[in-house]
Amino acid sequence: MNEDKRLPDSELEVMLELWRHDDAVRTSDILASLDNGWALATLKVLLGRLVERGYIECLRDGRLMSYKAIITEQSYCKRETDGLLRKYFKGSAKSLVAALAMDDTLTQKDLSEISDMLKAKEGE
Amino acid sequence: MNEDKRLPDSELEVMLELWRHDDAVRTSDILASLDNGWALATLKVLLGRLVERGYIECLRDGRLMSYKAIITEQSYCKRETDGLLRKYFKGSAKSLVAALAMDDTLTQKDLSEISDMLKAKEGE
DNA sequence: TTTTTATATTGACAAATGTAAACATAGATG
DNA sequence: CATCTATGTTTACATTTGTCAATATAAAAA
Repeated sequence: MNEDKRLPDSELEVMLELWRHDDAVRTSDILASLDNGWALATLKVLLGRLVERGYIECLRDGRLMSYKAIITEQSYCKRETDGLLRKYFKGSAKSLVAALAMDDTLTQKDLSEISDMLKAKEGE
Repeated sequence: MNEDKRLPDSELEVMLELWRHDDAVRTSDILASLDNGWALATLKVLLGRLVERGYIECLRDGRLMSYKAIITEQSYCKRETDGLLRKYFKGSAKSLVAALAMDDTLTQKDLSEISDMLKAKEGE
């Protein structure tokens, strides 16, 4: 059904907006939220392409329409994360985290917080 | 000079191969290593595009040529990682790591090892 | 009900990407 | 030397992506 290829940037922008809502969103609201200079027609084309790809569905409400994500952010995000891991870190999450730590994107404090969180999860 | 846009998949494949070497690599060696079904001409076109983008340089050795990365894997990888962080984790590395931990891509053991590594770094 | 205003739909087109055939040529081989 | 072979170079073309203008229409406003 849906492919595992990465979305083009413009379509991803639309998805990111849809993912901010649980319910379906009106075309005009999407356009307003994105607030990049897109013409309405541009957005509609992208929405159409996303429907074709099976990423979103289109709901009619009279003559207006709204759109709702089918592919979850979670799953797409995981695909992207795994891809990054595979490509640049030989698939090792540890390497990625180490890199983040080395360039101070991630602090010691962050790490210990996560560690605590993990312990809590184990204990559950 | 060079843009901060992501490379197309095909060109990235070539870069990933070049990054595996410190020195310049012969066209034929690249082709052999990639070992996807590309025609030589295909590879050459991609190499040409990468040269234009300023990602690699072309060295002549007689009539043969070899190519060498100019943009480092480090810098490109950082761009990509930051992009992922920004797009799916509100820029928070901690969120990313938490997600990795939650889906067991990252273990408690990994975390403590990284933590140790960090402490060592601080002490230096 | 006439006009205006949103929205939707379609067709178009340039640029980027993926992929290779065709042609040219310098070395290797017979 | 004549031919073969690997490599380089050029041109080409289908597809995908980015972006709209133009057009049609329903709903709202005058």
